[in-house]
Amino acid sequence: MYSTIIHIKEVVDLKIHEQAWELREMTRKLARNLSLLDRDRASCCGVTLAQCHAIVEIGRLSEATPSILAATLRLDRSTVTRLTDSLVEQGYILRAQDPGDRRSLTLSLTEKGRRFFEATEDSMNGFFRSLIERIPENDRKIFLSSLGSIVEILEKGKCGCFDLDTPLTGQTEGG
Amino acid sequence: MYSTIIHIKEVVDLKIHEQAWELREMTRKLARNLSLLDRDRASCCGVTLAQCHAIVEIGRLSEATPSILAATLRLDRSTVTRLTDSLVEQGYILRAQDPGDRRSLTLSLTEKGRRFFEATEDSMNGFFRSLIERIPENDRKIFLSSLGSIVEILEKGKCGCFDLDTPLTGQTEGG
DNA sequence: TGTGAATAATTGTACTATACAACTATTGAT
DNA sequence: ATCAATAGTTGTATAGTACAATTATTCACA
Repeated sequence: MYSTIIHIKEVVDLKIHEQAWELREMTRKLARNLSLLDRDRASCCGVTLAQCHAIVEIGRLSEATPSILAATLRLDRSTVTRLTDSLVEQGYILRAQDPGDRRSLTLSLTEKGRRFFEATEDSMNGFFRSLIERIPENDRKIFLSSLGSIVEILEKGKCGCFDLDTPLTGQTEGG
Repeated sequence: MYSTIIHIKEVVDLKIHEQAWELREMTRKLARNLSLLDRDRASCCGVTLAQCHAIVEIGRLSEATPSILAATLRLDRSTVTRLTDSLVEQGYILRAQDPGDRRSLTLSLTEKGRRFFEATEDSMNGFFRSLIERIPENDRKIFLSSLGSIVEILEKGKCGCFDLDTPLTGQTEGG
């Protein structure tokens, strides 16, 4: 049925097929575990996951407005309104009017918020450090750059709906 | 203030610190993008994300019961009840009584469910294949094994609450 | 063989997370 | 001056989820 050339190609395909499967399973587990970790961490500290993400983003952004935060977290602005409502109420952030544009609000961390932010950053960084330490030093560069290229593809491809008829292959050629 | 030895150590620390940061950021992006991808894919096909996960798990498990599904998806059994309710209603799965144990239910895919499952598997596998193809062939082994060890640590460490006082370092020694 | 603990699933309730549409207030372009 | 664009809020709806209480069944064992 198949020529020898096809046959060889199929062996190669099988290998990459298995690698793709491994990647799929591992990223699935990774995502799930990170989300559980995130949830645990947030719930330990009296804030919800979404609140925690918002605090961290506000802490990182030099100028945060609800709209910028919405774009960064990829949330609807109404969602951000309610999220920041709760954070203001719980004393993590301040919401002040922008004197230059009275439509705009400026979000910033309170002292409590900053403490939370810094503790979270330290804790997360320490945790990821403990993860990277498990990878042999010589492999780290390859690992990180490979992961980086996968993330890059995912970020680029995020626009399109990934439906069953268009399996995305070859859509991310442009640099 | 610091001796030379400490100084050298700090240079090394800085490097690993940066690597840890890269890992943190990339896994964060990875998780977010995968979840967006998942959501798109599910919503394209008229099922919700949770439904999609359930269909895929039922398709993979040879014997599925609500309890097993709950354990696999790490959901509460009540959540699984409602999830399977909707899937039965939409014709993706069958829910039959186990003749051996009348407390138990057996979940299986209908023809429609199986078609969905297979299309999803093919599509996902194709997509991950397109991802793995972007990584130089010689790096794939290192990449996958590194990713594997990180996932392994995450899976092992999932029991404990990751709070701000116990940064998890050195908790995952046992093989 | 009867009883109580364990197990499987469901229902009631509540909450987080989220989006979309409609709205108000403000700014900016012409 | 007016009208489109922008920033944010509110009303409403839904997915996703958990926990506690409940029902039905099985199982261990005395």
